[in-house]
Amino acid sequence: MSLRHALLGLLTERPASGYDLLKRFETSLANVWPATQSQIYTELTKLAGTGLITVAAEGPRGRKEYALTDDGLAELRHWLTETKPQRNTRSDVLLRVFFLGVLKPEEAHEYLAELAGLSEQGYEELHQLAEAVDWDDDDLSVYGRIALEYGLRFHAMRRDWAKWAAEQVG
Amino acid sequence: MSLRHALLGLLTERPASGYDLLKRFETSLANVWPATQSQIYTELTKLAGTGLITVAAEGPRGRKEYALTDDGLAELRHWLTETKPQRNTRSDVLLRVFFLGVLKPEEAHEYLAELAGLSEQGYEELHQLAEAVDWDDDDLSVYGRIALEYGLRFHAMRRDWAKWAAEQVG
DNA sequence: GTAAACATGTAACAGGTTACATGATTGT
DNA sequence: ACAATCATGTAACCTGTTACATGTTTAC
Repeated sequence: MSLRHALLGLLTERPASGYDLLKRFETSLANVWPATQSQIYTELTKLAGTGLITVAAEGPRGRKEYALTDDGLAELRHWLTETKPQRNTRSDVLLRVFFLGVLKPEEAHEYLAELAGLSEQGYEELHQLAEAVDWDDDDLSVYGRIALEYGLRFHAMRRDWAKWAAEQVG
Repeated sequence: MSLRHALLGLLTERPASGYDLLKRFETSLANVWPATQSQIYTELTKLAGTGLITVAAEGPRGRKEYALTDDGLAELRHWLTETKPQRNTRSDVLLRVFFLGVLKPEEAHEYLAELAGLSEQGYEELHQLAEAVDWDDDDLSVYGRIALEYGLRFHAMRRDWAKWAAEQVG
C-alpha cells in the first residue's frame, strides 16, 4: 500500500489538492510510482477518513486542500523506518528473455538490440533532465539527485547488459 | 497480462500440470514473475477455455496435464515479437528515497546502508545459484544464463549506488 | 464565446494476494 | 498410522486501469 505513503510524503512539503498531487505524480514520481487520477482522489478520501490528512482549506471549483496531520507524519515515518522494502519486482522485459528460445536467433537478437536502444534513450532523457534541474541544497534536491542517479545507473546497466546479451545470441 | 504468457512459455518445454507449473514459478521464475497457486490454476482454466492450451492427459489425484496448442504457440510468438515491453516499474525502494528528508540524516544513512547490504546478499545468492547450475548449450541454458547475468548486474549496480548514496547522506 | 486548464467523483473491470476447503498418494 | 507431498478449486478482498460524468475558472 505505497500509494498512500507517496501521498503522505508529498504532503510533508506543503498542503496540496488532489489536482496538485496528480501533477506531481505525472512529473517527479512518474518513473517511481505512477498513479492515476482516479486512484489519487479515492485514496485521498480514504486518508481523510482515517485522519492521516485533513481538509485544511476549500477553494474555487470545489478545490479541497489537504494537509498532513501528526498521525499522518507518524505513519510516514513508520513506513520509512520500520517496514522492509519487499515489493515483488515483476519484469516483463526479463520474462521475455526467458522464452527467447522460442524465436529464431535473429529475432531474439533484434529484441535485445531494441532493448539496448530503449535503455540508451531512457538514459539520455534522464541525463537531459539532470542538466535542466537547478539543484540546490535542500532535502528534496539531495534525495531527488540520489534517486535520479539511480535511474541513470539503472539505464546504463541495462543498456550494457542488453548489448552484451545481443552479442551472445549473435 | 503476462502471467498468461509465462504459462505458455513454460509449456513450450513440455506438458505440465498446474502443480508442476507452480513449482517452476517458485523456483526459476520467482524473481522475474511471481505468481500464486490460486492465480495459476485460475489462468490455466481460462487458457484451456480459449483453446491456447489443452488437457493432454489426466493422472492420479485429479492431475491434469496441459499441453500447448498451435494457437497457444502463435500467441506466445506474437507476444514476444509484436508487443512492446512497457510495464510500469514501481519501486517502493526508490519511493522511500524520495522522502528520506523526513528522517534524520543518521536514519536515512541507515536505510541506504541496509539497502546496500540487501543488494550484496541478493548478489551473493545469485552468484551461488550460477555456480550450482549445470549449464549446457540448449536454449534454456543460454537465455537462463542471460537472465541470471541481468540479476547479477542489477544487484551489483544497486549495491554500488546505495553505498555511494549512503556516503552522500553521511 | 470558447478552448484549455482546473477540479472532483464514480463505475466496471482486470490482475493479484490471502485464506479456506477438499481430497488422494507416497514414504516411513 | 501418520506426515509430507501431490493436486485442484473457490471466495473475499485489495490495488490499479479505463472510461464516464460533471462542472468552474482563466486566458485569449
